[in-house]
Amino acid sequence: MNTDNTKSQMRKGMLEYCIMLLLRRQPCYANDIIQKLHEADMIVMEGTLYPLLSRLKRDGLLGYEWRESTQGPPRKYYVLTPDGHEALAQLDASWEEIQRTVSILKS
Amino acid sequence: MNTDNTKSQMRKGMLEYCIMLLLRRQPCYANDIIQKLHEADMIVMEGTLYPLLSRLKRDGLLGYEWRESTQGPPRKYYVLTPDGHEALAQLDASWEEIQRTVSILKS
DNA sequence: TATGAATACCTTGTATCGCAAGGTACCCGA
DNA sequence: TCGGGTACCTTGCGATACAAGGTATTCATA
Repeated sequence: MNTDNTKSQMRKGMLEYCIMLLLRRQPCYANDIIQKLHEADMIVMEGTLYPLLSRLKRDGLLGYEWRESTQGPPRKYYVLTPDGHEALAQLDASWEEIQRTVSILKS
Repeated sequence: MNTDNTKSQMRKGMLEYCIMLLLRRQPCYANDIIQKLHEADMIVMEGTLYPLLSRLKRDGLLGYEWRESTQGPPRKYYVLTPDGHEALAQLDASWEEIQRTVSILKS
């Protein structure tokens, strides 16, 4: 069905923003992110998330630290860097702009 | 700069929705769409728009009719089909959902 | 000790899509 | 008749989401 595809497209571009919003509140590791985005009705796959986190890390917007887990292997907790906070502030502005655009087109 | 890229990504998925929103109000031809989206702060290139319109046409969400122009060659005016209106209603819902998701993540 | 399940990290291949650049066709005035 | 403006479309490229598959660590249990 076409609508599913378009809907998926709409969410696509928002992923990076949503992940950074999440990390602004607290450091998270991958499964944290998947679960918490899911609770907010945003689906993200493992194969999507890991490359995305690596890219944000490479661009200096995220850092990480290893933390031991009580169960299973250690976890990579990602955190926003100062550059990340700055980029996120710009994305906040972009989000406002998109909301305004849609609002105009709906009126 | 990375933020520009991400910002572009955010707009990407919204394009199809914005174009359909525009066509809900009135039939438009390509340059109409480019100009009116631009007025609403949404940039779209020719090379993006034409394939997108063709795809929506192929999927039965848009139709078109040729209209003579007072200046230059005739224009292809696109209109929403009944299926298009239905799909657009679903996209309205998706848009609401995305807004809610971001709202949750910002809180 | 061995082994299997659970958890966590990551990579590869494919499909989709926006964008830059280039191409064709039509109209009209000089 | 020819050049500029307008309009439609295609091709090649890069970015990215997703599905599928792979590796490593931990722990309970046989």
